[in-house]
Amino acid sequence: MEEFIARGFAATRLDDVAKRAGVAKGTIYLHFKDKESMFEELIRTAIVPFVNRMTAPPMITGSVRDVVEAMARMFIHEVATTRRGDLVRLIVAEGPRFPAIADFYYREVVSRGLAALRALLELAVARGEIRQSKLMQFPQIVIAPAMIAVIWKSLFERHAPLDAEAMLHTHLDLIFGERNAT
Amino acid sequence: MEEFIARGFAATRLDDVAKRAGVAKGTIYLHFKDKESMFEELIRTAIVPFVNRMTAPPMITGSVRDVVEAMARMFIHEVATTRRGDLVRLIVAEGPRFPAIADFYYREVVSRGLAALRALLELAVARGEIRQSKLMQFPQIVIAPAMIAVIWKSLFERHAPLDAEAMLHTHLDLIFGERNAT
Amino acid sequence: MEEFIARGFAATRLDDVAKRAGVAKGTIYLHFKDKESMFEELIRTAIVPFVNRMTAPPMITGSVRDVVEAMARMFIHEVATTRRGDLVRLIVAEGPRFPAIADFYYREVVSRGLAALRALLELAVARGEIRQSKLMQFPQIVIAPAMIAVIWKSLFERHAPLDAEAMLHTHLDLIFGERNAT
Amino acid sequence: MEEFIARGFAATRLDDVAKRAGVAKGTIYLHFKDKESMFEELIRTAIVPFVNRMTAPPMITGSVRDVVEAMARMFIHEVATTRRGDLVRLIVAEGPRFPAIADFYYREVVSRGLAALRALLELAVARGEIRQSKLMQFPQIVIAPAMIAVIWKSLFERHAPLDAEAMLHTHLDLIFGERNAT
DNA sequence: GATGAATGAGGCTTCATTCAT
DNA sequence: CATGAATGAAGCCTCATTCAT
Repeated sequence: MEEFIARGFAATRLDDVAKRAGVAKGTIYLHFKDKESMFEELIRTAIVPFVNRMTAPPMITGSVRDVVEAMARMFIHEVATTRRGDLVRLIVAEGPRFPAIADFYYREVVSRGLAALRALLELAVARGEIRQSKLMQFPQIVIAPAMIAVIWKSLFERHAPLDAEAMLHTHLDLIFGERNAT
Repeated sequence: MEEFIARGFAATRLDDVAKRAGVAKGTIYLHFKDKESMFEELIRTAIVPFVNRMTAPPMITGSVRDVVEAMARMFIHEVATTRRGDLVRLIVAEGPRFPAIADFYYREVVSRGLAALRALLELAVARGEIRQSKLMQFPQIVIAPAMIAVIWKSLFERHAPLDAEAMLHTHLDLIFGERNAT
Repeated sequence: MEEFIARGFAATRLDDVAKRAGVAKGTIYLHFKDKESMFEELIRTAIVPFVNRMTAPPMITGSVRDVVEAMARMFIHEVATTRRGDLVRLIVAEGPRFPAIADFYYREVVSRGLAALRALLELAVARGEIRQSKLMQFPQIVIAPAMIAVIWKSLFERHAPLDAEAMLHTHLDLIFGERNAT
Repeated sequence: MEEFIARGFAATRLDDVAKRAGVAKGTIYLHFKDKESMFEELIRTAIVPFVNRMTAPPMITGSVRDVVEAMARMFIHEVATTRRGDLVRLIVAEGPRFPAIADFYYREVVSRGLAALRALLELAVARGEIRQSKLMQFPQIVIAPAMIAVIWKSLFERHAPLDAEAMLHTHLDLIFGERNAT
């Protein structure tokens, strides 16, 4: 996975993958049919635990904003600032050439994540935490800055560091209205 | 460029580039040092006209929102739904392996675009069009959904079509407050 | 053996051999030094029973022609139309690259077979069953059509089926003179 | 071709083919799609000139036997004792795994050759040069010893040299009846 | 004895790059 | 300037062989 993230699919050499994995080149073919299968399976495997955590019942004790804020913080600490963030970028990069991966990612992550988010938004609108009801139609807007944070980290962090947490907080203020106390 | 967009740097064959360009393979080397140089120069060349248009003085006749809305619409019609959108995705995909490209893109597009946007936001805050002043620190939030639209189009459009214009409009409502009349 | 016959020496995989034999790949190396040894020994082993049957005393009760005809019929039923026929073709195919096999086959089968045949021809000439005495010098002529039948079966049977038995009968008529009653 | 003849399809290395041809490995792929195509095309190419010579009108000035004898002599000098003989053996060896080659060889060489031979035999029977009319049904019998000569040369020549010309002569005596003067 | 996972040398094939025309 | 045939390094993949269990 590390090799694919660092170099992309085409530029990754199985020699290096094998070396990094501490096995011989031939050993790879005991586990995967070919380079493409390996790539797809590795991505699937890397995504699954993430999916599992995400689908854990999001207990809503306090306000919806608190839940979303907790999710945002988790995203920053567990995704944006880790190798998993690069995984997202890798999917963006290789998705068009690996429809199977785009399909899988849409089915397992995107559609589920957006559905969960939409449910939260509906609750928030019902509770009056959110004024703008049209937002429910575009849950993408809620995670858009998070995605930008991920991309920014891997492309422009050295040009201009980004305080992802502050940005997400600002964005939530936009959605839920500014808080009195931060 | 089309070839690089369709396949990425590593998977693009100079044979195909030459064929598409209507020249012989050797001819490429009369114009470019090697494949990497060609890639970088092509991207630079593709970005320049976009930059020029963007840096044209943004005449502010009406409200800031009108200006931003016009920009968003332009972005959708000229970028998100065209090959230029895929160019953005290409940069995201290959950026980490071509620092020169990331540098160039940051310098020519990102930093300038964000600066311009920040200026607009400051104006809007000053005029009272925007309440939340912290937004000025994160102009990325404003274009985040636009970026998401670009990525969505190339990865998930066939899974679930996205009405980018409606989404951007909703997002602007979030920033500038809901409008009475659309 | 089946695998070698179906694919030839080089294209046969020990994996397949092991699978067909119902043992693990490693087990092969408990019985054979390497692939070449296995090939040579298998061929030797496959030839031996055939040799034994052939060297059984050919009881000559009736005419020499009857004996030769019986041999021809046996050849057709036991060799030409069976897997053993393909074994002959395999030896023709791989012989030049496995001198040890060509040697063995010449020593055990060819030279013995031709010697036996020559003895029969001498007897036939002495008895007056055959007119042309020069035939004794070229017993190959007698089995030539049988060999052709074997090769034909594996290469051209689907293009044009060959009635090997009728062909051999015609050939014997040529050698011994046409019979009145068949 | 030499490499394929010497080692068979599977054991031939394209490295060696390229070296022998005096070109680089990659150059091969400017002419052939892959190793299999090369093999098939080389064989086709090698067979064609032979076919052309064979289909030249066989002028029948003297007896049929004279014609057939001339053909036999030609076969010995041009095929059995040359590299073309090994080509025949190669086809026998690889035919089952290259149906396209077996098809081609049957269509261009075998069926044509046998048809021509059958015509000659019919003529000979009509003229009374041959007694046994059933021979017309099995022209294979006529070339069988020639084939055996080819195979013998490449497998057993070092064990026991074969006087192919004398053998064929003896065989023709069998078919046409013994001659008074040789 | 038997296994089969692991190895890594070696082969086929691709493709960026060169250069004689 | 332009060409495109030729090159050969490099990568993917196979498979005979080994060896710890």
